[in-house]
Amino acid sequence: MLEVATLAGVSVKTVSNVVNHYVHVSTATRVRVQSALDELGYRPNLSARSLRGGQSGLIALALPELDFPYFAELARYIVQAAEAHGWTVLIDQTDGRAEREKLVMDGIRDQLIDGVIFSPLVTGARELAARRDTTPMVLLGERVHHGTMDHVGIDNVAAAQTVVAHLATLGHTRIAAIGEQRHRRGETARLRLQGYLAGLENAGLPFDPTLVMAAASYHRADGAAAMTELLALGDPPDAVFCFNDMLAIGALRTLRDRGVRVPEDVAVVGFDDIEESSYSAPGLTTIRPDKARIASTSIALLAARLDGGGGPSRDVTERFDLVVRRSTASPS
Amino acid sequence: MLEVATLAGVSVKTVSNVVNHYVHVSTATRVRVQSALDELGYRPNLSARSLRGGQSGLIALALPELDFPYFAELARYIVQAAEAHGWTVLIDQTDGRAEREKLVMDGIRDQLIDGVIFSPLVTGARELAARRDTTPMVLLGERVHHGTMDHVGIDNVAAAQTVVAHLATLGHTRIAAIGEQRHRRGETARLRLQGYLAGLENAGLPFDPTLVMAAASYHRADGAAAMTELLALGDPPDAVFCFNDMLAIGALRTLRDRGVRVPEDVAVVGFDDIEESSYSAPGLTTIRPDKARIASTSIALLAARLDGGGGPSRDVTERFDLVVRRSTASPS
DNA sequence: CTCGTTCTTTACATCGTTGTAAATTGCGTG
DNA sequence: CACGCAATTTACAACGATGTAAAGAACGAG
Repeated sequence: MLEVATLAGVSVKTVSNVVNHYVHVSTATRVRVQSALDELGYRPNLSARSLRGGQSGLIALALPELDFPYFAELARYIVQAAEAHGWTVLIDQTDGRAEREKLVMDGIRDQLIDGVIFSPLVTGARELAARRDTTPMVLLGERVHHGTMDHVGIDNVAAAQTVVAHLATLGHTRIAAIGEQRHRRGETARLRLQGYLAGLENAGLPFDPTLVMAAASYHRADGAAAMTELLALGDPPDAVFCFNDMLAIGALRTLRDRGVRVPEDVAVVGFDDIEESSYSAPGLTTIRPDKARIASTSIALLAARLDGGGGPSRDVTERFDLVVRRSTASPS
Repeated sequence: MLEVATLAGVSVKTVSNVVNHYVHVSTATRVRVQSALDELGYRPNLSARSLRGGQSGLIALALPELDFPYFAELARYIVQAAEAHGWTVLIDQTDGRAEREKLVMDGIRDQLIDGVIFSPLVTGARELAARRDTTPMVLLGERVHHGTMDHVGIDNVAAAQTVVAHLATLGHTRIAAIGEQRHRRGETARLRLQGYLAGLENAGLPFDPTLVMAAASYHRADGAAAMTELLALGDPPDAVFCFNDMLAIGALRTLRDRGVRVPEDVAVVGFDDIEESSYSAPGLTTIRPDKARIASTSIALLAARLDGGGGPSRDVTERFDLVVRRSTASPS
């Protein structure tokens, strides 16, 4: 900036004024400075701006796994929504490891980041409540914390109930569930299981604990393994509700390998509506959370905090839809 | 830092020395300063560090699309490799738009970023050569530019030849290709097509232009559409080489819907080996680039540049493998 | 011609950190 | 007890930008 000032024959502050479109700069000076800027190819130093002004234009998005299609799709929407605010998104992959998530809580890139959108996997209410870092944070996923942070999610219980109601209406009576998690802290599994149970009750169906399969994580391989176990049961299910699409795709794979027909012999439902699910064999019936809205709401909440907004924490529940594809039908 | 210094009764510089593990600090002072640091919960300001020292610990990864599984998987490896260097990765999604890619070339977050790993889609040799920004950059994908920037990729021509050789060995004679791009500048399509042609020639198979289908982009829907057109031919192919796995998965979907058996009636091959391809129906034969090595090499090249390495640009070609799954077999 | 007003431009300090070089302390030696 | 040397600590400046406040310029009115 000093070089530009020298070339234009003005002070650095005047250059700064031109760069920042300050009103009271004579047209003559403005033109002279501008051409000096262009000639030297001036680029502002963001570190300096950030140091001086306190804002960097950077927000962090902390997710468990980038190659988890649901998160990849969500990340895309968030990057787009952030762009509209002139923010750049720094993506942090936690791998669902407690130590990485703790790092996110404590501030990944301290005072370089204006705000954080965080999708916790193992971090619980206690850790969230104990957070000391003051960077504005918006939480995604299940609402584990009823405290000071903003939160965006969907009604998991209602969604799971919707799935079971759909299957029950079609005439299924032995509806299995894949995705229970006994040892993890994640609330997702608990809420979806709760909705599953409520759905059975609403439909007047008995609850059979042997039909609930645990999943160590929510990858395709876990779904395939769980489905194998279900098929080994003396009295196998006629429908399976998988707690996410990846599990369901794994389950479909197992069924295909075993020659079990979907949906004739077993109906399958997923959760998330990743793009892959509309190309699976057969197309997967699933719950579609409104990812675009989840993204834009998260950004809007963060923007409100950054614009000096204090106030109580806000909790937004976005809509979801049941997308019916070929993987569900009445039992034959 | 000033507060810490006051509390510990030393100068700011001594605090800085403790924070940076400078050797010549007496144990007594070190302990005193450390407890002051802990008590006040001191966190260094990265903007200031970056301003002063010139390095931010941030590198950018510019990719076309995050929800493209190949890029999501690659991003994951890169984030992991970067972590080992203590770098945080800032992910920039270009959507393959020229204007976004230009922004990457000109410096996304100027002087805040130590280096860039860039996977261009539409940026050509000319633009790359005209780059003025001096941030170290490593290019991924096809080598469009033979100039000053480091590059990591695989041998696309050889890989495509391998695919065609595999199909020809199985006994296929009418091998189609999906993924040609006439209007885009992307080199990927051109190189893979070149390998396809070379493969046909090696196998002594005639080249039939009607078997080469263009794809506007490389999404599942494009593959499905192209496959539909191929099936409408008077003399349809007995094998299809798709230039990436997403196209192949779309093609599989069309074939399934039309009741065409894979691999009995038509064999299908993809490119990239995304995880989804081992769960498709049937499992997809594909080319597996060594993503982990591409990632670690990119990071290593960047590290070399940042450690003051000038010198000529380096071009690294990583290995690939042909993964044979159920989607290919001898024609029945 | 002087004064007040508005418009432009500028000097200075500051954000938090760290390199440089100088000041201070401590200690062993002659 | 003075001296030299090493260990320890410090003051100062600088990284690049911008808010504050004040200085300088221009202009019309009396």
